[in-house]
Amino acid sequence: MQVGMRSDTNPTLADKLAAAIADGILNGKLPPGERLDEVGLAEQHGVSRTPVREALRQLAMSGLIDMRPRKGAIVSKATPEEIESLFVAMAEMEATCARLAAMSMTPIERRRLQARHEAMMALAAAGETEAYSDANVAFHSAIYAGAHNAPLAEYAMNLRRRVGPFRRAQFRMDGRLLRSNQEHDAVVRAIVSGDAAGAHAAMIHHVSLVEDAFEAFAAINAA
Amino acid sequence: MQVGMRSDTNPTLADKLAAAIADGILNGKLPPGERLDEVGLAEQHGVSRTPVREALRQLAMSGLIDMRPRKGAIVSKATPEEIESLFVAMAEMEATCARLAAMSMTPIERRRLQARHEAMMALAAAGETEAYSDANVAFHSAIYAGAHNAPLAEYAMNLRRRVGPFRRAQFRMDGRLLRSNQEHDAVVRAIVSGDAAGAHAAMIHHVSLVEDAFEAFAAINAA
DNA sequence: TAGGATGAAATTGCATACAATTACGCCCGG
DNA sequence: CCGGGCGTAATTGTATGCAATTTCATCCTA
Repeated sequence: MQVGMRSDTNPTLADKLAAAIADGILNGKLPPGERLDEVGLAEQHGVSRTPVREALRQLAMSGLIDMRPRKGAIVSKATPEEIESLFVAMAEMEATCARLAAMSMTPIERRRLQARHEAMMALAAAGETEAYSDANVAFHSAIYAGAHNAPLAEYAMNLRRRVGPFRRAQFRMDGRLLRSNQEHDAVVRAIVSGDAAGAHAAMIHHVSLVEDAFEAFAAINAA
Repeated sequence: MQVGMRSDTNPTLADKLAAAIADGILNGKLPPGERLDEVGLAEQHGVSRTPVREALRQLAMSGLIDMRPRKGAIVSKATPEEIESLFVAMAEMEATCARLAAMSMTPIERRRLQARHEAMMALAAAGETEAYSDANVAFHSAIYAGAHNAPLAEYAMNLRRRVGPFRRAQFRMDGRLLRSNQEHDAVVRAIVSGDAAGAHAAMIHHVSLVEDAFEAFAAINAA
């Protein structure tokens, strides 16, 4: 579910375009700083500029792109400080969701989270990076949902999308999978046992380490 | 500053329309559930439907209105449960900002927050509801800014806007001003002294009590 | 050669026109 | 009197056209 996305019984072209463009951004086909030409996108998708403009506005509000009047739109390009802020914000949002999840998840949700986590242990041990990455998104989404608070879950998911373009290849690092899984273990234990403060702390710890991985990655790339 | 709002050296019609419509919603001229007719808004503002539609999309992404394809837009109307979620989300966001502010505000920012708080004491004592309300927004905004994290500040402000239509007349209750000010005192003391956990707790307490005021207000209205 | 003025091309912003779906009143049948 | 089908009006979605600003290359000048 997406922030403010129009309910999708009959999605409009603008909605589909927004999804397609967002996909391109998250896939790296549209890297940060890339110019988003209205006529280009329109021709590329075989539509007129009107729905393209509406899609761009949607994406601008989500923070995925930047628009400046009369200057056009680009994929959001952030300074290192802004990227740092995004990671801090995401850590805080995830930690908040984890805290609420520890307080308000149902017993069934807790068991399912535990099962999900255990399944991921096998993936981590087998080094299945891709499958682990997908499962990881689902794992965090389960925690968002467990907070039982739609606005917070939407913000958390939105932030996760926004940092996406800046954290590619995070799991490529040696031992990252196993370490991630160990951190998940602390998070899951706290949530399952209803330890709100512990869940918060464990999640902040976890996401902050992901951030470290990014910093290292950025440093390597800069060299 | 608004989430994703286009930088405003030369704001577009859509941006100005979005601001105008948002203003109408926050002022109560456009109550929750009100239908937002595109041609009506266009004629009312003397523009065509195109910028109106773009403004509506912006507002939809901010959560202030709901759009359903081919069904039109309405001012967001929430169930009591959804309103509760909004208040919880706002409390969490504000508390997170307060926690970060306690950790990262500069000495100057701390002193200014203290001064702001002390000025509000006088307003509360004098029962100047309107001035206090304005100062209250500035007070909370100062804390958002003190978190030194633009994304979180934007989310917090956005949530504050979203709950606006559902918390009108909150300060009308007897003694609410003085109580609010006392709660602010706890928040300010924690932030100024760098007590992150205390700031978080005090802010959650404060915003939760505002929520209680809403609940009471809603109950009275229902009767 | 560097710098700035200039003009055309490209691009965005807005308005208008058309298409398609929905909403609503009306009539008819039961 | 009530409910369902039907047709028209109203409303939204999309395309196209025009105006205005920006951008970029070119040329002129110091």
